[in-house]
Formats: sequence, structure tokens, C-alpha cells
Amino acid sequence: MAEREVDRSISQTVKAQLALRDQILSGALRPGERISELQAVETTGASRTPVRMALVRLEEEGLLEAIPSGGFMVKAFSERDISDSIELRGTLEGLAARFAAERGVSARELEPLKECLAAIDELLRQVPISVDAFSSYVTLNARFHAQLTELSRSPPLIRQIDRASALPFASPSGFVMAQSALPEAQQILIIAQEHHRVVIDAIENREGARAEAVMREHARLAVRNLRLALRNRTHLDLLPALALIKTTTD
Amino acid sequence: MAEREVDRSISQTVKAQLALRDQILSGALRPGERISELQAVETTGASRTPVRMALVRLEEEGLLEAIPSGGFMVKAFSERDISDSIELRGTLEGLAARFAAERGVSARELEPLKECLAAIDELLRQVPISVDAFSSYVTLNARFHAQLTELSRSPPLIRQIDRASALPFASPSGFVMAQSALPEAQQILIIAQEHHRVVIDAIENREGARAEAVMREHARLAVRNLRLALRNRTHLDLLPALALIKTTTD
DNA sequence: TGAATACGTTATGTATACAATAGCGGGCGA
DNA sequence: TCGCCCGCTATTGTATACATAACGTATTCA
Repeated sequence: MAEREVDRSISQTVKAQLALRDQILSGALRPGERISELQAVETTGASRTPVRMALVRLEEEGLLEAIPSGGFMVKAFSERDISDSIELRGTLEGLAARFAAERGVSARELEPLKECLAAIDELLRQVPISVDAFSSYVTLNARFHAQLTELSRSPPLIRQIDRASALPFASPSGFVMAQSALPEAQQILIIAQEHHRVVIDAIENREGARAEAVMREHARLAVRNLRLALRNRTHLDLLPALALIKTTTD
Repeated sequence: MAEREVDRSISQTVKAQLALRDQILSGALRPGERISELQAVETTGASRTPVRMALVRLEEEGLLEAIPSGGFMVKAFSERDISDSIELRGTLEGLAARFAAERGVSARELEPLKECLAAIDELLRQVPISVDAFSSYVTLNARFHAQLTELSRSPPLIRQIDRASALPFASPSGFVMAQSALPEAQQILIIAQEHHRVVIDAIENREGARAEAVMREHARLAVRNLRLALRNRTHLDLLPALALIKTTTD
């Protein structure tokens, strides 16, 4: 239709990708559901070509799965998939921390991490933590992890970590959500903060093995707490992209 | 290995993707070079839509890089990028081995790996190894790594390892090539084979940490030998996708 | 003479038309 | 009544036309 309203400030492909990702993560599209291109065209406002490009990107991102006979469906994840993804990310971040420690990092480069650390300390001083403060925590934590990843100075590794974070439950905010979906949330966040402190110290002292170990422990903590949270069914609404978990046990 | 003859029954998108990847890996397209869609349409025989889909997929694969002003260019890699990619893959395979060991693997599932192991032993008995035998080795080694990865039973991890292998120098055959591009090739392959033996043993005995450690050592061996080979400039023609290495040091 | 601007060309981004295929439903025959 | 087959429809795969933005070149003015 000629009267299609076009937003020229952003490419149609990116617009479609963002809109579709939002639909998937919000649960508007259920896992296993086939995505209709035509329907996507209507909901995103882009035409078929950019929609198709977005679908391909989302497939590569891991949110969609190609159907052999054609088209795409929303990918479904098991609980095991999720905990594996978290551990996978922790392993990659461990490698990043090791690289940073072994290759050396200047004091100036560590400064932003320390600022993050201090800011989080400030937030955690509140007992109990407010909703706003928790929201800030999520942002700061994600920034901490991103900056740590950057310190590895390894583009292939950074790229891979970014890819691993595409799955929302494997992202740093996913870590936090998993940890916070428990009554002992604040206690857990304090332990996580201790991990952050140790990894900075290890990098400063160029202890690669220690830096790596603590990041892996960090992830294992998140995995344990995710499992607990899923068992207890506590605050599950906090968990990002819970909609992606397939309910049927196979 | 990529087959030169393209089946007309496969989709145009896949055809274009294979053709373009082949052009990149063969060095017909130089690193940093912009890929012209029109030119790609001519060389691949597909029309612009499937070519664009292929370009997006190759970008996600890591072989191409999006140009901010539009279009794609062939990605260029530094020597450091390559060794990092190998170590990255080793780390992921280490995690896979750990998962396999911790989660338990039946004797029947280990059988194919042991067959691979025995077949490689047979090949290595030749001194010096023939070109044909070496070619078989590359195939068998890739199969060994693929089967080991599968034993983790972790779809997210398997997926990530596959992604990490998209870069040709980080694939199992890339491992082998890096190791073999040295005069001491046969000696090195025997050590690598010993790693294979240990990882199977560790998985059988459910020793996760040992299984993980040996796979990481396996990768570090490849990294060391790659560096040596690049220093010595020996048999560099064997290294897959050497064309992707950028010559200029930044 | 150099720099800046304007215009033209070319390539990419987007939209849509066309083709092919798979899935489904109805009808017909056993 | 059940099952198979044929045809229709809906959706994806492909091709191409159109729009737009970027880059290069040439010309003009300072």
C-alpha cells in the first residue's frame, strides 16, 4: 500500500528486528509458534524484504529456528538449555578475565570497572533494596560485565560473548534476575559483588587463573539460584524471557 | 569440504552462500574488500534477494563485516585473532568434555570416538605420513571433535561451538593444519592423539576437570604450533583461509 | 590554484510482483 | 465409511523495479 507510514530515521531492517525480538521476548509469540511473514509485515510496518532479513538475523541470534519446509518458528528452550547457557557465558567471561589478567590492563582501564563496583556497593547498602535501585543494579551489572569483556581486547571473544548474551537468560541482566528471584536476593547479590571485587583484584595482580575461576564460580552461583528460583516458583515474573521455556518436558 | 558443483535443487540462498564463502576462503575476495551485490549476483547466479540473505548469514557467521555506510566487506583477522579463536574453541570444547564427563556417557556412545581414535592411530603408524593419509587424518580429526561435542548433550553449547568453528582457522581441521605446518608435524599429531586418548579416558571415568583440562591443553598446543608455523613460514599454504589474515600490523 | 559545492552516477535499501511448493480440504471411488 | 487423490489456497522463495543515499568528478568562485 502506498500510504504505508515509513519511519526514515532508522533502517526498516533494524526496526523489524527490534519489533520482532520484542514480540518474542514479551511472549506475544509463543515458543514453537510459526512466524508468518505476512503477519510480521503488518505488525512491524516494514515490507517483506527487511522482515526476512530480520528473521535471518534473529535465527542466527538463536531466538528463531528455521523450519525445514520453510519459514521460521520461535525457538523453545528447556530449563537445562538455560542453565547451560549461563554456564557457557560464565566460561567465556572467565576466558575474557584470564586474557585481561595475562595481557595486562592499565590502572586507567580498570577505573570504569571500579566505578561500577562502587556504585553497586552504594545500591546494596539499602536494606531492603528498592525497586528503582534494583533496576539501577541490573544496568550497572550489565555494564560491569560488558567492560570486563572489553578488557580481554580480543575481538573474537568479545563477539562470541555478545552472541552468547543474545539469549536473554544468558545475559548479565539474566544473571541478576535469576539471582534475585529468591528471598535471599540481597544476600546473593552481595556474594556476586564479592566476585566482582575478586576478579578486579586478580586482573590487577595479573593472576589469570584466579580471574577465570571466579567468573566461572560467578556463573555457577547464578545457575544454582536459577534452579532454586524455578523450584520455588518465586518471583518468576522477574525472569527475562521466561516465555521461551518450553513447558512440556521431553 | 566445499563441493564445487552446485546442485540446482538447493535453494538459491544456500547456493549463493556457499559460492560466496568459497570465494572468500579461496582468497578470490581479499580481506577488507567491499563485496558488490551486483558482482555477487553475477558470480553466484542468484538474484539480489537471495544474495542479500547470504550476505547477512555470512556476516553473522563472522566472515563478513557490515560497512556503516551500507554493504559488506570481507573481514580481516590478525594473527592474535586467530590464536584467540583457537583458544576460544578449545575452551568451549573443554566445557563440552566436562559436561560429557559429569553427565555420564554410555559405553555405546563412546564407541564411535574410540573407532576414530583407532583409525587415527592406524594412520599415524605411517612414517612419514602420506598426503592421502593426512587428508584422511583431517577428516577423522574433525569427526572426533564433532562427536565429542555432541556428547555434551547441550544444544546451546553445541550451537556455540559450531559458530566458533565457522572461522576456518578455528575449526578442527584448522587445528590440524596449524599443527601440521611444521617439520615436527608427525610428532605433534602423536601428542594430539594422546590428548584424544586422555579425554576419552577422563570421560569414561567421569573426571570432568581432567577432561576439560586436556581439551584446553589440546588447543594451546595448536596455538603454539600455529605461532611457530607463522614464524617459520613453513607450509603456510596448508593453513586454511590464510587469505583472511590481514598483512598490515596495526 | 585550491577548495567547496553541485550534479551525476552507482550501489544499496526497500517494496512489490511473480513463481513454486507444501499443506489442507473436499470429493470420489472402493 | 474410510482412504486416497486431486486441486485449491496460503505462504514462502525469488526476481526485479523503484527510491534513496553516498561517492566521485567537474566546475566555479575566492
